[in-house]
Order: sequence, then C-alpha cells, then structure tokens
Amino acid sequence: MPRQMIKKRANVRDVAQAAGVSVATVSRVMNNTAGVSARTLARVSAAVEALNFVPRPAARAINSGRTHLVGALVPTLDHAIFSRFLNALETELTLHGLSLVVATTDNDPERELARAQGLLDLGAEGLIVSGVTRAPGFEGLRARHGVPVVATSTFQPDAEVPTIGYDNRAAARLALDHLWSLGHRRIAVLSGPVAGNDRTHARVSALRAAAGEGLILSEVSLSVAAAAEAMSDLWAAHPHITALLCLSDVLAQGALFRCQAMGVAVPGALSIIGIDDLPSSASTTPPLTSVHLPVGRMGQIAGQRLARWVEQEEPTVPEQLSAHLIVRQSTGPFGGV
Amino acid sequence: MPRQMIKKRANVRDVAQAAGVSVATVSRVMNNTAGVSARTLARVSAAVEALNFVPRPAARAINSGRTHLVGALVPTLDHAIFSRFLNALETELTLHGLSLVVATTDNDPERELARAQGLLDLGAEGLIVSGVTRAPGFEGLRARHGVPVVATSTFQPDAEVPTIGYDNRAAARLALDHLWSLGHRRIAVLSGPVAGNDRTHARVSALRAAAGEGLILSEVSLSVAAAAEAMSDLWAAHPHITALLCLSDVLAQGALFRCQAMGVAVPGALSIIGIDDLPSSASTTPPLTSVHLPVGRMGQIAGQRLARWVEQEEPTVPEQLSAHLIVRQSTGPFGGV
DNA sequence: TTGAAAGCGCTAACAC
DNA sequence: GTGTTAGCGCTTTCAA
Repeated sequence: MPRQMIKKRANVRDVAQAAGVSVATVSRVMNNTAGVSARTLARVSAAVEALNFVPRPAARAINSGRTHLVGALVPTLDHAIFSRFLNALETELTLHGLSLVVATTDNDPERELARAQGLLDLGAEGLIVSGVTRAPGFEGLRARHGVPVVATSTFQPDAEVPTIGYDNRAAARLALDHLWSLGHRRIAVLSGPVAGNDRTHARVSALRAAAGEGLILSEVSLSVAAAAEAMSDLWAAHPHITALLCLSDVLAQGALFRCQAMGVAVPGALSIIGIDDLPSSASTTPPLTSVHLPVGRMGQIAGQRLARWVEQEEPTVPEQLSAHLIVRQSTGPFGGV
Repeated sequence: MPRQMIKKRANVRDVAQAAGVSVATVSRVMNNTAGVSARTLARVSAAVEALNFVPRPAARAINSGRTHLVGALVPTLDHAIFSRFLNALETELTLHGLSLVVATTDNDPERELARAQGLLDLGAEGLIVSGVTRAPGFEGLRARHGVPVVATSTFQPDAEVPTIGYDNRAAARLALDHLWSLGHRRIAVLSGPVAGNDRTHARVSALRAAAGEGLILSEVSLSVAAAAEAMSDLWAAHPHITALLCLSDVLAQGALFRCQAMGVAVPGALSIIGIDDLPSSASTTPPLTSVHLPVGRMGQIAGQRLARWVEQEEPTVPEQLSAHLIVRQSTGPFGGV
C-alpha cells in the first residue's frame, strides 16, 4: 500500500513536493493569485487532482482571521414567519459570501445566551437576533467578542443594538383602529405567549394602552390548534364580542377555522383580523384581513446591513420598515352589512 | 494610549505574559484541563478578563481538525415541512455539540452543487440533503472531501448515500388506496413542481403506475394560492371528479379553501386528501385527511446518525420511517353518506 | 515567476 | 503543577 493511502489527507507540502514546486506556489495556485506560469499551474493542478487535495478552511481562517459565518438566533424555525425571514436572509447573505448558522432559542433568554455563546465560539462574525430584550450577560458577551449584532422584528431606534424592523405597537394599533373604524367595540384579543417575547408584549401593551382594561385578552400557544380551542372557549364565555384581533395570522387562521366549524359567520357574526399577513391568509375563506409585516424584505435588509458591517466594518443604523393594513373579507362593519 | 489598545486582539501569549505563566497553562485554563492550581487558575482568569481574551476558533480547529459544523441543503426554508424538519434537526445536532449551517437550493441541482461546495469550503463535517438525485459532480465533490452525507425525505436502501425517510411511492399509494376504498374512481391529482424533485416525481409516478394514464394531473407551484386557483380551473374543466389527491397539504389546504369559497361541499361533493399532515391540517374545516410524514422524527434521527458518523466515524445505514394515513373529515364515501 | 522562511493562535507531548 | 517546544496547514512578505 503506497504511503499516500496511509496519509490521512494531503496538505500543501505534499502537493508542493508532488508538483516539484514550493508551498508558496501551491498557495498561489489555490488562490488564483496572478503571476503563475501556465506550465507551473498545470503541474500543480495535476498534483492537486492526484492527491485529492482540499485546503483546510481552518488553516485559511487562521491567517485571514475570517470565518464567513453569521449566526441567527430565532425563537423557532417552525413558524412560517421566521421561515420566510430566514429564507430571505440566507439568500442575501449568500450574495455576500457569508453562510448562515441557525440556532433556536425557544423564547428563552438563558438558552439564547447559551446559543449565542456557541455561535461566537464557533467563529460567527456577526449575529442576528429577534427583538431587543436579552438575558443579562448578552451585552457583555457581545462586547467581549466585539461582533456586530443586528436586532430584527422590531424597530426601536434608541435600543442598544441597531434594529431593522417594524413598530409592533403601531402594527397592533393598525389592527385595532381598523376594527374600531368598522364600529366594533366589544373586541377580544388572541395573543401568543408573551413571556420572553418583547414583540408580542409590545403589541399587547399597545392594545391595552389604547383600549384600556376592558380588553378580553387570551394568551395561547402559537398554533392553529390552540387558537381554534381558544375560539370555542371565547365564544362560549363572551358571546357578545363582535370582533377578534389576533396577534398572529396563525392564530387568526385557527380562530377562523373554528368559526367555520361552529357555524359562526365571518365577518357576519364575528370579524377576525390578524397580524403577519402570511401568504396563505389571502386564500382562506373568507380571506383574512391582516396587518402585513414585511419579513422577507426585513431578512434581505438585515442580511445586507450585517454583511456590510462585517465586511466593511461599517456599523449599521436602525431602519424602520412599515407595516400596513391589508383589508380582505374577514372583517366587516359592526352589525353586518 | 496603552499598547493594549493598539493591539487588535489578545492571544494566548499576551495572556500568559500578563498572568506570568506559560501559554500551555493558559491553554489548560481555557480548556478546563484538570491539574491547574487554584491560584494559577485565578491569575490566568484575571488576565483573560483584563485583556478581554477570546480564543480564536480557527486556531483551535487547526489543531483538532474539527469545525463542529454540519450543513443542510434544502429546497427552501419557506415551507412548513422543511421548517419542522430543520427545527428538529437543529435541536438534535445541538445536543451533540454540532452547529447547523443552512443553504437553500430551490430544487436546482446546479445551485445545490454550488452551495454544497460552499459548505464544504467552510468546513462542514457532514451534509444533509433532500432526496437522492444530485447534479453530476456532487458525488465527486463528496468523495474528494470524504464527508458523510445523509439523504432525507426518502427511503431508498439501494441509493449511493444512506437515506433516512419514508417511501414516497408508498405514501402516495396510501392516499390513493384510501380514496379507492371509499369508492372514488374519478380522481384528480394536484402536484407541486416535479422538476428537480425526485420525491414529488416518485409520488406522481406511483400514482400513474397504479391508476394508469386516466389520472387528471395538475402541476402547480407549491403554494396555497396556486392550489386555490388550480382548484377553480379543475372544477370547471372536470366537474365529474369526486375526489382530489394533493401531493402536499399546502396544496390540499388551498384546494379546500377554494371549495369553501365556491360552495363545493367537502367531502359531500368532493373528497380531498393531502400528504404531509401539517399541524394546521387537523384544524381546518373540515379537518383534512392526510398521509402523515414523520418529518420531526426524521430530523431527529438524521441529526443523531450524522452526529454519530461525524464523531465516531461510524457510517450510518438507511432507515425507513413509516408514513401512515390519518383519516379526518375531508374524505367521505363516493356518492355521499 | 518562484522559493525560503516567518508567522497566524492554539494544542499537546514531553520534560521538569 | 507548570513550562518548553514542536507542530497544525496555510498565507505572505521578502529575496532571488
């Protein structure tokens, strides 16, 4: 058995020896550095091929100091809104030669901190997070590594980290004002878990501020099934409500489906409005009125900005994306048409 | 300005000097290696703190030869089925100390190859892919890097790479047999894009093999909206069909929503069955009959196996996960109850 | 156009 | 317990 088969993996020196050149030349070839004669190039290439040489990324990274890795911390991958965001983010980062490492936090600050630590330990050059409230210790970690951090899904120009997103309070208000303008006054609100989620918290508190304590507020887990159950309970406990404001389209869909099952006319007997504007919301029956959140665009911009920050060391500034109301057929005037 | 401020970033040597110890000791402290006196530990820790020292991952990787990175190539992140899969995969990999880098392929083999190249260049120690058909060149790339590759979303024991998944042909047959058993004979099929997707292709061809050329087959893009449109067209062109078999729940939901809008009773006038069994499918009205695909479990197992392969160099074997029928209320006997 | 040699920042074998 | 020292695999001056 030739020693090549024994040696685990070829390195520059092996290639250099096989090609009868120096390691520097091999390096030049591997990096397409100009100034290598065609003849040498061919010889080195042949040796690379023959020895099945693949440069170790770590060895390159140690010299360049770059990993081309960016980390994203999201509550979960298993939600349409984050999927869309990450899809756009990944696409954009790829354009800039960066790769995306994902880590899920489950809305748990401690877990987020641990995962952030992990991402940084593996060499992430930048971080994308959701919202602005972090575990104590996060900022220290960030400072120690000195890496850029961009927060998304919210717009808070005064926050410690630059935010790229929409105003969650305003988004909730947009939905509430729509219902109000239709004459609805007895409104129930369906919310996802508030714990560990400052965006949801902002939405809820904006509604409270606007509507007072009279709001009928139910908090359920963020799933279609949970929303459907909550709808049943709500209808039994508060038969007088005329509108339902859901803090996420996932919840609005669940409520709508249950209304269909219960024979509650939407919007005839109950108007339903969501926030997110998931693609599928346009196709339900009736199509859901919703507050559109530009998460695709958000992913794209966040990617762009973080890339620039990482590459050109050019810190980014907060950017507000506007949420806007999409009126479809799930909401109608109080008292019916 | 002290020279610390000039120096870009502290390294082991700086810390060693500041603590009055050797670099080896610093390394020991950083790696929690046993056998460091409490006193030394304290001194080094203090120096680490003072100099804001953070070990460079690349430098560690060059010694260990490990990056702890695993890459996943998926068609898109923006689909509930992949989100669930990746969520489970990420969770499992984390348990094994591995991080997940995601890359989207858009069902384009060339793009997949390019992204695979990228993942390998950045040091991915293993790859997770969907399906088994690859661009020519993929296998060469894999062989050159010698990294483990696990294919998911399909079970094909004879494939070049180990597969962890379900039998797509059988899954499609499960759906068809259910409709048949209910007495349906005039069945339409709604499929997502077949190009570049061997799983969809397998499902379609299984149906063709079983039902012959008589199948009314429509191929649409994989979205609720597209399915809704297709449903309208289908109903206009083929009013005699009694059942609709959708190769994905996303499509089934779109068709169902449109039926609701058109006043087509489901399952009274048309039975609808999907494949995937998305969580939301249990809550629609009527709840969707579907073929359950265990994608969460698939992500977990794929993560487990790939981790073992990477860590213990223990190649994995194909594993079949069973798809099974979940009968809900969107399908009923031919001719109505 | 090419080569020699000095690192990059860390780990690990070995010595004390 | 702790220090010395030789690498890990590559890039990058600086000479030739």
